[in-house]
Amino acid sequence: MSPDVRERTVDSSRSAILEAAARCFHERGYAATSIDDVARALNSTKGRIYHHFESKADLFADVFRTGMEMNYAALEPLRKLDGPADRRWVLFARVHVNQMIATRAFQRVVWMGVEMHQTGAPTREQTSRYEDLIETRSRYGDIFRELISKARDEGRFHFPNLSIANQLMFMTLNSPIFWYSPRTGETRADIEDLIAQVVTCAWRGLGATEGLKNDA
Amino acid sequence: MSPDVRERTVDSSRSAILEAAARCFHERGYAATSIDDVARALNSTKGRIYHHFESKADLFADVFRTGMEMNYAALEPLRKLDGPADRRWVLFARVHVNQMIATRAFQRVVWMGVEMHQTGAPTREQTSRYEDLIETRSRYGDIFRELISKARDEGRFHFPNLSIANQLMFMTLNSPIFWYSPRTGETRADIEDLIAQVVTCAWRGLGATEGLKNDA
DNA sequence: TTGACAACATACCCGATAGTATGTTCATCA
DNA sequence: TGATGAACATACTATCGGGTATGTTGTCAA
Repeated sequence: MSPDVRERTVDSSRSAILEAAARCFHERGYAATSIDDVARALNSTKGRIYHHFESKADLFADVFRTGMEMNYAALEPLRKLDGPADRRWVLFARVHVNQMIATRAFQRVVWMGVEMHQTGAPTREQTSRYEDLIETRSRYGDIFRELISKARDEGRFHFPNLSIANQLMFMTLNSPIFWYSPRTGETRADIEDLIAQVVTCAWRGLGATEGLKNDA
Repeated sequence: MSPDVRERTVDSSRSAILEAAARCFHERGYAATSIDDVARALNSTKGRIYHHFESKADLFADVFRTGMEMNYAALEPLRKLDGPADRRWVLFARVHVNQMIATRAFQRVVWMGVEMHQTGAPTREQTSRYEDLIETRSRYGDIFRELISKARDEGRFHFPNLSIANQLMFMTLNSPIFWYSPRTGETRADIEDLIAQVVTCAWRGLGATEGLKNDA
């Protein structure tokens, strides 16, 4: 096996572990998920996981990081666009909600990671590296925060408090991670419809005066 | 000690346990909270808790139940009112959001309970009793669901899908359990302002055409 | 061909924790 | 006043799960 093929193999094994871990953390939460659970989900054993990850907290942190990287990557193509902030917001919001649905196990872990940090629960291991993750997540949130702030300045959104409006907006946009679950026979159009409803709800909640058009 | 006084003492001891348990579950989650944690929060020991509750799952279920009873009790005075559904919705929503803030530890446990039921995590003990709790929670949700359905029929709200609208609305109204935390020097007026912003956001999200007035 | 190492599996250790069994104290009541 | 039981505290058990130490297998490089 050539070195690069081996590297791809290692990466794919790591990815498989990350995905299984995301599913397990998603379904049972951090504390209730054992490393053996993740191993079982892989038809494998602990040894494999501890060969790739230092600890349970480390595995969780990597799922967290992977989830956020997916979000940044999805948003990246839109970063260079310009135009009215509220129009850009719509594009960003659609991509974000789509991410919440398409990668919801990872996104739920991101949510849990933020929550655990707020309450101080993540067993305090390597706090510095964890702080980085929180910081990264916070910068992701700022992308939207700045957009709605600008849109308010431009007279397109109307809300009294930026922080609260941002919180409420994210609650709406993130909400599919809690209640969405794929239906049998579900088409891409069904999902697009779902996304549209969520984005419209957030759009209205932000105090947009105009209606939401469905063009790009 | 007379029997009725003793009964009050027992009840107050039970309540103290429930409140401590709510705080602990709120801060660390179900799995990460040990009975010893709850006992420590009470300056007490396990013995006291197991004297009043059969198991950890039973304690959790009782916190769950208590949280919901608080909500029903808070809404009760409004049940007899009538008038346009959207006007009634505002009153209900305000009370609900106030509950989320005032009793957020309990409400967070309610949230966790619903979540755990969805993923099937609550260790499957006495599932029937747990189903009752979920059923009760569901009926509470229906109160709002019927209100917004009626308000839509009356042409006051505008949304394509009732279930999704209900989900999104509850996400907004419940959101303070995730991000609210009391500030030093916070007045009742500050909280009222917070409530107003949350309710307004949900109101707009439901597609209300009119603005929200601040009268009762 | 063989040594080395990656990628696991297996076996084991130990601390944490749910639950139990057994005190202990104090009020009430016969 | 002595017995009884509620309301706890204390001491203990058993299991589960994070982490480690040690095998095992296949691959590659020399």
